[in-house]
Amino acid sequence: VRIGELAERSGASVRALRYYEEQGLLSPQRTASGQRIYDEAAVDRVRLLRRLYAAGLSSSTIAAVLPCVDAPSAAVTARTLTTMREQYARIEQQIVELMTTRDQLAYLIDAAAAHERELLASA
Amino acid sequence: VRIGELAERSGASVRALRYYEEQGLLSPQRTASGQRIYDEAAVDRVRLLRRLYAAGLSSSTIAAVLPCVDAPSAAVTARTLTTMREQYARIEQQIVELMTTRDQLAYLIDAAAAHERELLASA
DNA sequence: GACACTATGACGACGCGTCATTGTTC
DNA sequence: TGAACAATGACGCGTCGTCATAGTGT
Repeated sequence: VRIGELAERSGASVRALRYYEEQGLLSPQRTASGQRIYDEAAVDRVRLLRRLYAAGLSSSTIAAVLPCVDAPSAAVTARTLTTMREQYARIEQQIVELMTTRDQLAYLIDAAAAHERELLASA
Repeated sequence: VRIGELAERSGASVRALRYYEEQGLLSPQRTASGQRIYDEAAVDRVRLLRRLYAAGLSSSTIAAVLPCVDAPSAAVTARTLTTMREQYARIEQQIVELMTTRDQLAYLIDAAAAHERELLASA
């Protein structure tokens, strides 16, 4: 599959796909003229990359974790294991903070909506 | 309070505080010589700003929402209310995705840890 | 040969970190 | 009179968006 189709199917932009490759996270084949050719597995791979980016991991951290995804039973160093555990803890913390923010926002919305109903009632 | 103390108490960096001001989210007084002077309320204000940034809101979106925080019963436009509801939905979605990523990471960690135990056992 | 797709390169945006330089406070 | 703090300005970073320009596929 070519870059445009992969973009559509994975949810990433064409620009992002080229960037991921630049970061060593994707290694497509090339046609004779230089166009990138991806295999089917690239779709899931890119979705994973996007999830990890969205969770706040950097390109280099993702690069460090990927071998563990590709070969779970291979050379996963203790260092990588530590990194993954750190990220896990960070994400959990992030979830808690997001829930707090969400609740605070809900409170603001309720207050504003109540005020709007008052305005309507007085009209 | 001066900028250094506010930074320490709010968790933001001095650089970030100046940036927030640049974005119109903070309006400290100034001494005759030009130093920024914040009131006590600025501490909570900055903590709120940081939570909103961490939840993925942009400076301009935060600026749009702030009046609603400062004067809940005042000029909260329908437009602002819509923005807040959009952000609420986005954050909820983000929480779900983070939980998925967290679980996926946990799975990887377990697999890698299991493999490590095998190595130890065979030694 | 037209038209969509792709390639590379460069610049821009956002939310700051960081450094250099100069002035302020105590 | 130091020593810590603050001010402004500028550049850098990561993750792309966006545009320009040129080649490719059908």
